[in-house]
Amino acid sequence: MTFDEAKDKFIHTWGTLATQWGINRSMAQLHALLLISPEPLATEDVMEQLQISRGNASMNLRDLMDWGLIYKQLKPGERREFFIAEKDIWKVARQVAKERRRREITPVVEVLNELKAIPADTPEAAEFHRVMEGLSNVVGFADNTLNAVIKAEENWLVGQFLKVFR
Amino acid sequence: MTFDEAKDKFIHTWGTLATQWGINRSMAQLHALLLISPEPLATEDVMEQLQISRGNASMNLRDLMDWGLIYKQLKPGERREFFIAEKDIWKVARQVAKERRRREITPVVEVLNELKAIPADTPEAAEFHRVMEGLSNVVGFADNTLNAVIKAEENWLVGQFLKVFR
DNA sequence: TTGTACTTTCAAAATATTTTGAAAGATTTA
DNA sequence: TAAATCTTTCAAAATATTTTGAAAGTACAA
Repeated sequence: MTFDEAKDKFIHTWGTLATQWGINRSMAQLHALLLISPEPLATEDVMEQLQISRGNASMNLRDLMDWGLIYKQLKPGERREFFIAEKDIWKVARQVAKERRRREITPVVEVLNELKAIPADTPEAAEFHRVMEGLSNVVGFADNTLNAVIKAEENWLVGQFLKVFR
Repeated sequence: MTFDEAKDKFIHTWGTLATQWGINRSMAQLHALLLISPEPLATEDVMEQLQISRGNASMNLRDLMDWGLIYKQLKPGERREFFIAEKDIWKVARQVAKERRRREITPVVEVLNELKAIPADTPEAAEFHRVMEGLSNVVGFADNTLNAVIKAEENWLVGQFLKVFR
């Protein structure tokens, strides 16, 4: 496999994978492209390399900035904006954990707390209550795990990795 | 909030959430409905309660069985099939972790291993190699975490939960 | 064997998401 | 101020996913 093939394969794989995670292909491919680029890229560059429209590039670059995964970079004497990805992969992981926690876990915790309060006064309601309690525990576990990742230092994570990996 | 409202809210919330996770609404709602139902339900029951078509119900019930989240149950003297959800929520979590690992992590690990082998003989290739190594580590961490959940006993998980939760 | 009661399949329709591209909006330069 | 260069917006088009429902399939009973 040549380097260019590897690059294409990475960008393509990341894009395919993303859809399973509810992220659209363009956003994932933009992130992949910027991740492996040693130099900042301008909008035109990414449009050409990924063959996507200006609007698409603009919107998804903004979303990536919202996620804290890429940054704008201004070059002296250059009018246009360049983009560069966060290259510390553990920081990327922490950032993703943080966002997913905020967007996905927190709202569920709130709904579950509300639903746990329903009185268990019939067999059906009792079952409902049991399920809500159980889900609260599992979601609590997920929440704590994400929190640990978010707060952890890189070394701790690598340690955990090696510990379980043996 | 009445019990029926709570039930609707749960089914609806679960369905909305699922789309963020790349699971379709019907499948998530079917799972939610069966989770809180103390009795096994027949296809007609779920069709009516969720207002979905027969084909939709049939396909998504099968998918849920593939995920190991629900079971077919035959009632003596009854011709039609009934469905019941796995009620042990920790077992559900382990099952989901197992499936996601198989479907999402394993393929990435393979691609990353392949791409790590590309020689780092230019600045661009060196950067590429660094990123692949970094991603390997993070994906390895995710893989190990999922593995721990998959293999862990309920008690261990609850322990972890309480430990971090303080 | 035929009829009945179910389940599954799958092409077409409905719906949801993503992408495009041209127009409007900024910001700097002349 | 006007022109040039770049970015953002958003309605419409393209694409992808989900859902429907009727037909085909299956299995049991008479």
